[in-house]
Amino acid sequence: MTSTRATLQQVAERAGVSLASTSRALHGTGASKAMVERVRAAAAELGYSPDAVGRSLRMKKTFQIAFAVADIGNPVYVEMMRAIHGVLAPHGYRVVVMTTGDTTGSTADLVRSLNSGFVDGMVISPLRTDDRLIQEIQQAAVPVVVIGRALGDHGISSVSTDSAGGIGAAVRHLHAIGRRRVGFLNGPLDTTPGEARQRGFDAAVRAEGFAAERIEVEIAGDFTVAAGLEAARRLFARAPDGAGQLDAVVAANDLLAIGVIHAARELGLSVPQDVAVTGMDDIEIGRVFHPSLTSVSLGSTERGRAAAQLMLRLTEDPGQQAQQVAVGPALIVRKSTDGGAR
Amino acid sequence: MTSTRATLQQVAERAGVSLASTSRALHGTGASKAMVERVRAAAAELGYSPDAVGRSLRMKKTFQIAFAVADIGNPVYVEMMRAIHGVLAPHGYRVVVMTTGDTTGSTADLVRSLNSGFVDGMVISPLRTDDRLIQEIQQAAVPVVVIGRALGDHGISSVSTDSAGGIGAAVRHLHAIGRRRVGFLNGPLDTTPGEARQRGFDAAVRAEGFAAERIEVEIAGDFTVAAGLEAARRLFARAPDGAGQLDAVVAANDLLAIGVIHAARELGLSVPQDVAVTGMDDIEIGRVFHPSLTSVSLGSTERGRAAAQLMLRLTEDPGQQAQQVAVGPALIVRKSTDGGAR
DNA sequence: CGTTCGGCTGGAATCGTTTCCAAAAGTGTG
DNA sequence: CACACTTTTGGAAACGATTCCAGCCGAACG
Repeated sequence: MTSTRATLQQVAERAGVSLASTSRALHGTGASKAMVERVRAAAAELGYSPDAVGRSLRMKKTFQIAFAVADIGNPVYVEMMRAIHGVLAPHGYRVVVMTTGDTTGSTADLVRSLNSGFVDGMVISPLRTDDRLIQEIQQAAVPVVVIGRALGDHGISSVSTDSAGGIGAAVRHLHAIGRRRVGFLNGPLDTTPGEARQRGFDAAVRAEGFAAERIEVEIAGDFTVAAGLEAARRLFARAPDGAGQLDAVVAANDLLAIGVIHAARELGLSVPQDVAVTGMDDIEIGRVFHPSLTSVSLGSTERGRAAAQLMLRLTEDPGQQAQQVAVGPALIVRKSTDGGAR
Repeated sequence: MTSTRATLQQVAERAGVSLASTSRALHGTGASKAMVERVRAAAAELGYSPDAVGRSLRMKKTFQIAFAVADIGNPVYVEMMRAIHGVLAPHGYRVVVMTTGDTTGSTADLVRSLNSGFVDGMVISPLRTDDRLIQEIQQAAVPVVVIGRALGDHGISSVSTDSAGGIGAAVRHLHAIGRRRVGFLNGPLDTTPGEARQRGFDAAVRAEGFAAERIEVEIAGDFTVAAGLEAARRLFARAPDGAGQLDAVVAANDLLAIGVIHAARELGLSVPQDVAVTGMDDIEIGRVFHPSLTSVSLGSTERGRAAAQLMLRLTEDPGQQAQQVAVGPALIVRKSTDGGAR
């Protein structure tokens, strides 16, 4: 542990010049060749490095961006974080990770805490979005970018995706490979993704040309593997009402899908032969899972990157208008639905 | 976007009292009942919330702790981060995530950057530890806690585990279930975990009472699934030199183990019947993987928590001596080795 | 040679907070 | 009523940096 860090004042004294000149010399703005050299030398001797806090106070800029999510355990958020970090770090920003509980109230509180000015902006991916949260975002002292729901109507910058359409693609895929008894395992309906995916599913199965022998819907407590396993057991346990056992399950995300596959195995059902399973989010582990997981990619990396770029623009020019970015879904077929014709 | 945030000065004027009194009133220290009430009211009317930067400058404390890892994509680090966050957040600390590349040089640079004083401390889990890094840590301006290697000799606080012993437990387990042709898939040997695990493996197979027909070692490029898959292919491809095909593989971590299982499947080998596989770290996905993964837990959560608690102690009393914590490994047997007698 | 202009430099203000110190106000006792 | 003593209050000084502003100097030009 060194005695104490060197301050600009000390560098100035050592170089025998004024504080102002020292600052300028180190920034290379409007200082003579000789001055720069002299100050650089003094700074090097003292091992000076500028204090981030002092600089932040004066410049009214912290070079920190917050990334807030309900649960950092979800690989989707980790992917987003990597992407965000990848965009921001080269511009000199640090990323502060914040975990909101999954209640909308605590999320709103978190947004409110932005008023204490410890970051220059916040990227947030809330599970639920209510009026209070929207209002807090609108009143926030720093730019906020939302990943999830499109909030352009409220003058909020957001990066959205068409998860409803994505679920539709999954449903059509299953139909195309001949599955007719399809279950849908969704997460809580009062969440943004839960609501959208339900809408997508309902629309798809009601669409023209969709022939079904059986449709079942089950809701998991949250978007985790454990909740998915539990809910999937219930789903499979439903007594076939005349029609046969389900031959396909659409899961609202990959973690739930993994739970579904687990539950299927418990019952001796093989995937994809007996039951085809689709997930959503295209998390990395799905690719190496057995069977590898058919999934609808919502471009987590792309969304994270887009959000970070939006943020960059907003922090550099705070007068900027709110902007919207939409990332399209893409179905990626793998083994969990690719059993050929039965 | 509100016009501009209220400052303490403005609250003071509104309440008609001095700046000093205002500050005291809001902290509840040495202010009269009436004063507190008056100031509170003014603050509420203005929607005042204290500026984190101003406060940091004055108090020489940022209430931020950095967590630095090579790659946040590894679930182990995510688990640690959750644990660290869980300990620190209740004490009012924010967690800043930093990604070092996996080179030791950039890690040292990161530690050096602590001199700019944007955090009160740093928890770091470096893949490699060389002299320069150790030196930077020793000279760092704020407390540093290392998760990984025990560095008590260098006067550095660290949380370590016995991964060598953990590998030993895995090897003994495989031996106990009758496997005699065992492969070891390790990560780079110049990393801290790579070196320790190699040592553990070598010691275990040389131990008294260990009977082997065949031993093979292969090194993956890094600790990821992709690298594991590739290296595992090489491992399995080695021509059996008289002895039969491998019937067990010890992987240096769970991601590599997943790669091994994948490679085995490609060859039509079934796990665990043909090849038993063990991993290390006990990541969450291993529990729901198929087959579920036998793994040596190194207590990621526990280590993260311990590191955070150490950090807490160090920041609150900087004169504190460096401390060491060791977390023991624990073998958790699941299906990937539990095929019964063949 | 005097003037103007441009580039460098140093003094001082500023960002928002906490806290030291001295002064003022209140309290109780002799 | 004076005194000692304890709260309570306000002024001012930090913390470490950037930047406005005015002054200084030398060069160029008429």
